[in-house]
Amino acid sequence: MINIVSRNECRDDDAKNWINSAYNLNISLVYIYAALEVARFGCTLSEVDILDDGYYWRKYGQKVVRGNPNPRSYYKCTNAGCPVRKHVERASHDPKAVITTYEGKHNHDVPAARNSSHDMAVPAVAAGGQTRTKLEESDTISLDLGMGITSAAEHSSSNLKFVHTTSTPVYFGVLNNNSNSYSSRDNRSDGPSLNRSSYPCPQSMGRILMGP
DNA sequence: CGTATTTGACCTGCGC
DNA sequence: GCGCAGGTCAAATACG
Repeated sequence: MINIVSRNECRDDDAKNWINSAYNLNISLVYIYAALEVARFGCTLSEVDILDDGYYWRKYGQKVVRGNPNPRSYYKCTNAGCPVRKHVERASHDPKAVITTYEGKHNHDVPAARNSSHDMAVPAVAAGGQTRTKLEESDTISLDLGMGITSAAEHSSSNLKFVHTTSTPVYFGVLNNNSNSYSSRDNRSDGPSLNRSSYPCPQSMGRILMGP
């Protein structure tokens, strides 16, 4: 179910394929974690909280959630009628990691003005299948991969999480193919394994080096 | 002055 | 029923 691809193959298409595989397997909820570290970039402490995913977002709230001293920010897509929202927070265990959770699908195209080559990571599903994710090439990448499956019954049509460090997009994906409305509260029923306040990463992740 | 962000209050669901 | 936690609203504020 989970494909581990070589570094050079690890692009947006792969993320999309993972997701499609999940769909094909009729898995309600697939939890994929992959954290990439790029040594040569030095991983500065920083910086960018929000992935430039090509869409315009308006912040509508911020909240400190339990188990993470870093506040979670809430954004809505500014496009009229677009129901997509996203939550952005820094991982408590790694200030360099930013977790972005997308809810819903965009009912419009990526704004042209934002459609630049500087975009880092884009949620393939959240973008309504229009994936523009681009992983940067790197000589040394380590991949932390952990996964789990749950049988959540009612969730949004797309719910995808990303973790990214400063210069490297990474996937921390939660996906499910059931339709319906984003209900953050429903997500609670996913249990602690799904990155609620208690981050699953340290416990459940095996480290896989994806070097040459 | 218009728009985006901040932030405290409020609402809702869940567990005890 | 009550308290807690997470999510959203909306007035106030900042910024261009």
